[in-house]
Amino acid sequence: MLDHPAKYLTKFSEHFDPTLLAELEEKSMLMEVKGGDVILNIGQNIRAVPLLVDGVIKVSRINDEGQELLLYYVKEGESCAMTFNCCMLTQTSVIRATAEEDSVLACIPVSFMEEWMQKHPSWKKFVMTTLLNRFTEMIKSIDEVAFKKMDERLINYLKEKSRIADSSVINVTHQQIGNELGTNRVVVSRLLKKLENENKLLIYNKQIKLLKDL
DNA sequence: ACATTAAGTGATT
DNA sequence: AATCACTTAATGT
Repeated sequence: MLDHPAKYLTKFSEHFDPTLLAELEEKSMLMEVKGGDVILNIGQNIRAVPLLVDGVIKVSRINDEGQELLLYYVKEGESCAMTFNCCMLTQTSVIRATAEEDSVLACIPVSFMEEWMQKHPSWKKFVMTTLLNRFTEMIKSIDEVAFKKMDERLINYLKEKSRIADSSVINVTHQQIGNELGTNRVVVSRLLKKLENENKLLIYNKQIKLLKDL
């Protein structure tokens, strides 16, 4: 936890009116996490709503065998839809949130949720918008898994990864990609090789560079 | 130099 | 698309 600097919720200023923004800054606690840290695990209870001030959080589902499936990323200026559910209905999480890179979260105690939903229209709107956006993304995920083949899913994965890393160079192993897409490494290696032959990307060790015409 | 981890490949289901 | 078995390449100690 850190002391409050002057103003760190600037990424959220378009969502909230000034009164609420000030209250948010006053009531929240800053939390820093390192890349790879698990912030929230399946089955865990949630005591605070996190607003992502800086960084990227990966949200994924894990099955009984511990296999992972990437659902979506949360970027700065956003929040996690799951926590809203959990907080308001006091449920436990059904997803895992992992820090994709070093990140900073502003944590708001759940006790303010009810009150703000009534008192601050901009808070309510933010919550509803977040839920809607996630719902939409979730449908997209389902489409991917149900209707698309691995090669398409891989391409989308690479693009998304590149977008959130804000770079055409992605640092991942084939194994990691396999884990996140719920497939095995050999399949990933072969598909990547195919894409490399089509001049869509370059493969390095633990690193992939996307080329323009992917 | 050796052990470990990452990536490439043919064959089989 | 998954699994196996094996090879080769890269990286760490």
